[in-house]
Amino acid sequence: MIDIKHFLRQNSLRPTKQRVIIANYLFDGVNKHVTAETLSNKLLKMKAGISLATIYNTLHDFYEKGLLKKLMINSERIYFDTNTEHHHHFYSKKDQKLIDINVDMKVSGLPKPPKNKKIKKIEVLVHLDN
Amino acid sequence: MIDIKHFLRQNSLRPTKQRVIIANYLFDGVNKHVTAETLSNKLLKMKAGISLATIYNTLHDFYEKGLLKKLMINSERIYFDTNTEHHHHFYSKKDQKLIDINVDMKVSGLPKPPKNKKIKKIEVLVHLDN
DNA sequence: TATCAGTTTAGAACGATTCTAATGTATTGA
DNA sequence: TCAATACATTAGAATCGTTCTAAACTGATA
Repeated sequence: MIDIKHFLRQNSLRPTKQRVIIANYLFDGVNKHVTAETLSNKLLKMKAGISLATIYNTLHDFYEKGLLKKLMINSERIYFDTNTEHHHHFYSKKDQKLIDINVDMKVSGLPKPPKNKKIKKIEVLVHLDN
Repeated sequence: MIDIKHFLRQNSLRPTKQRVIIANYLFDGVNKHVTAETLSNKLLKMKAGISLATIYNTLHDFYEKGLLKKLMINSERIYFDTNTEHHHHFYSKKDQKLIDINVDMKVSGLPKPPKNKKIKKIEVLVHLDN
């Protein structure tokens, strides 16, 4: 618990009760993909009475500090990824589930970007069938 | 115009006035990326008095018939692509603009999909910086 | 040309997210 | 230690893209 408080302070975030609970869950060593909704459900099960507004605020705050990555997979909701390293994903629409691809992949045959633009990052999303 | 009517009929779509106008614009030979909003703006400029509801309906109908591809780029809106071939994109968040990548690209080093799942398609999105 | 299934429409409803402004709490410095 | 204050949390309202509803309209057909 003290670790998490330090961790939050190191990232210029006040270790409030709510942030400590959420950070403890998110940064427990197991990479996770959460939405505001799935996180809210998890917290309800843990009987942490944290309002939806705080969940949104906290995800946003953690994102701002670079502790989470935002994933734009579909237009229905925003996914946050605790794995902030550059990596790719499998996505099963049916299961509404993302799986990290942590191995190095190479994209070859990429054309030049348009004039005056540079490539920021390449994102590969592998859609699964079933 | 008669072409478009045939085209719609061939795709089991009644060639109503609104659909003809929208199809004429979308399928004029130049590939396009539209959202309900950008299409609506374009139609307003053309003084075609087509309601937003019809724009949504029509995009959806065309999509159902395989005339458009849906692109999930961000959580703000749904993009439709008149290029229904398998291809990839450059994306400039700043310009809110998509550019087709029509050359063949290869992704190497892809791990096996999880058990009992197969790969449906691989989508590469190249984020541009400026 | 009457019929009717399919289409369009305005506006209501919806759902994820953000905002508001009132209340609560961690931090600080005396 | 405590008061002051800057920052956080919260319920509920607002927002915004999209979908739904149900009434009016229109293309196809016989």
